[in-house]
Amino acid sequence: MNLKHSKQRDCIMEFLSTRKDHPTADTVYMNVRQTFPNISLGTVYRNLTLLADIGEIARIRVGDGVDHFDADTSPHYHFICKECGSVIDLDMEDMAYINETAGKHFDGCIEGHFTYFYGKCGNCFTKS
Amino acid sequence: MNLKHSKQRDCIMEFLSTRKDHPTADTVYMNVRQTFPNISLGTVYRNLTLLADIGEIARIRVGDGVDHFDADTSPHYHFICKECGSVIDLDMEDMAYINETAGKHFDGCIEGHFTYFYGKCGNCFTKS
DNA sequence: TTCCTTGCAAATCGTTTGCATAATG
DNA sequence: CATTATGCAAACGATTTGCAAGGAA
Repeated sequence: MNLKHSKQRDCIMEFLSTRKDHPTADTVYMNVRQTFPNISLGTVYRNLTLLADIGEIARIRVGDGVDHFDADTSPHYHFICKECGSVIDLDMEDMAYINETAGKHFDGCIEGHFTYFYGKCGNCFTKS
Repeated sequence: MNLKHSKQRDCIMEFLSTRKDHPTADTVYMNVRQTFPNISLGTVYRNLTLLADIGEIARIRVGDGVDHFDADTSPHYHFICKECGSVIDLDMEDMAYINETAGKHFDGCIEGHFTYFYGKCGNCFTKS
């Protein structure tokens, strides 16, 4: 898998680094278009997939049917607001120990887990 | 939302109850077709969505891009095999306490969490 | 007879892919 | 020059929806 430089990819990567809100491919597309008006959605998807494959970014699936992307690849948990749908980073320790709990009565091999929390974010909570 | 009886819906519900492997809409379709050869995929989807909405069944999203369905609506965790993709029930206690952990440094309101574990199932593990 | 449900087909949504051309090393 | 990346449009898979006809209360 040989990589070549591409201004479009740089721009996508750079845009992602500026955001902490885990944008979708479409949001990336909208924003990158301000720099590259002719960039295609396909290119955005291709690069997001590529960057995720080489571990430069993380692909986040939170059950809303759309993939989100995160330039922060350090392991951390997410919170999804049921009201506004926003995806927020949680400041909490890793829970690797729950893999043990899960494996207690299981005959396979548990390698990890996906967890995300849901509820109301600070904004939506105070409004209601 | 007024419900009327439907043999197709009964059949879908009954089929789901016989299975512990969390079938997809397509699998339900394939099987229900043996009783109702003319049933349409649309009807299957409509009924699965309806049953999930009224809480008769659970819709399970495990990040493989396809929805799975479960007649067992009691809260429990799932395991997904990275090799064969099967979705397996885990025998383990509820981890409601991790909501507290997550909420410690969070200003919103955490109502719950989704967790699933991954690795190799018993079958695939012994084979490798 | 009301109105929920069906089958069918077309539509939608997010994402991927084939292809000829442009850019990179 | 050899290859990778791009833009465009068509293709894709899962799911939803509009509609006229069928079935339950």
